[in-house]
Amino acid sequence: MIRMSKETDYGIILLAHFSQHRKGRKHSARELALENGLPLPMVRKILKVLAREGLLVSHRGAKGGYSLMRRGQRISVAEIISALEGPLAMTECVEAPGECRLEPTCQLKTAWQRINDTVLQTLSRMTLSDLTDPPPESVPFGGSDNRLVRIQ
Amino acid sequence: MIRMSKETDYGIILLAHFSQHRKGRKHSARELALENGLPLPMVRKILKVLAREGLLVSHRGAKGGYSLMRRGQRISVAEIISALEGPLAMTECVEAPGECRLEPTCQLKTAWQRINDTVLQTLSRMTLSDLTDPPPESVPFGGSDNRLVRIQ
DNA sequence: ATTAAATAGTACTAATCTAGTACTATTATA
DNA sequence: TATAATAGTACTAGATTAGTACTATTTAAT
Repeated sequence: MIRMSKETDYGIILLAHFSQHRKGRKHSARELALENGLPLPMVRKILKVLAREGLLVSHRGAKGGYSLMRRGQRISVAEIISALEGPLAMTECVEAPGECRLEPTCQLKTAWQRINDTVLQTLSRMTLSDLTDPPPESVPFGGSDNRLVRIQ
Repeated sequence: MIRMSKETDYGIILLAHFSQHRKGRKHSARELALENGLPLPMVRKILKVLAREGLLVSHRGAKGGYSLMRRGQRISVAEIISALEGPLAMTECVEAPGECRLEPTCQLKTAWQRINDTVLQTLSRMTLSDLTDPPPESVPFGGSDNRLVRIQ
């Protein structure tokens, strides 16, 4: 169904939580799990990944926790997804050209590349802040910059 | 990784095969498996679904097979995906509003709805024919209709 | 120093989903 | 009547996902 995994789903919820507070503020795994109604071990696991991938800064020890590495406006949904699930690649040929057994006969590689790029572009234009402060109906993702974009 | 399932992947390959031949032409499961290098039982399974979902017409009996219900220009990638995997819904709240345990606290529902709509729009604009006759670089999906579209 | 509260790293398990197969029934052609 | 095809359904093995558990390390407070 092209469904987000729980890990990514929770990860986005967690980052949105950070984004709604002062940028430098630290949040512990326990606090985040509690306030968002998520299972603590999962929250722990996800925060570790997000820190390793450079979206969060970790602060060890008592009174420790995690804080956002960058502001919400500067973190895209695409980045979050790829931090938690690896690069967005709807088919094998997009991720690892040449490895799919079907490449010799399949004629869809170019098309998949384009579909993938379009989806990726969409998700790259959306930032964490867009998620929690949804722009008014008529304004496209990408915040204040109201340009028309060409789909391709 | 937001990867297509094999079933969908193969399904699109199969439909593209149909689309590259005369519209009314029948193809049997065996022929399709052979020519596209796909496992026969999978091809059988997929064709049944596509027929049930109204994308293919089945012709039973000897010399039977399947043919396209509509021309390739009139079948979108979104339709194919939803025939094989059910409705495109990146999160639970998009597919079944009210059923996710997290809805009371989660503030991302609107955002997911918008992301989902955007992706869906993209996939809806792409037709089977676009897949096999990739439009030149500068022309967006949607075939000859070269309009700009607003992302939202 | 010691304790407590936090993250880091890793390994594990159960349940679910996916890919692929098998089999029987039905239909249509020759 | 034999053969070649789809329809329907059930099954299986393997991979993935969701969630847990445990040990080590780090830091703050007392």
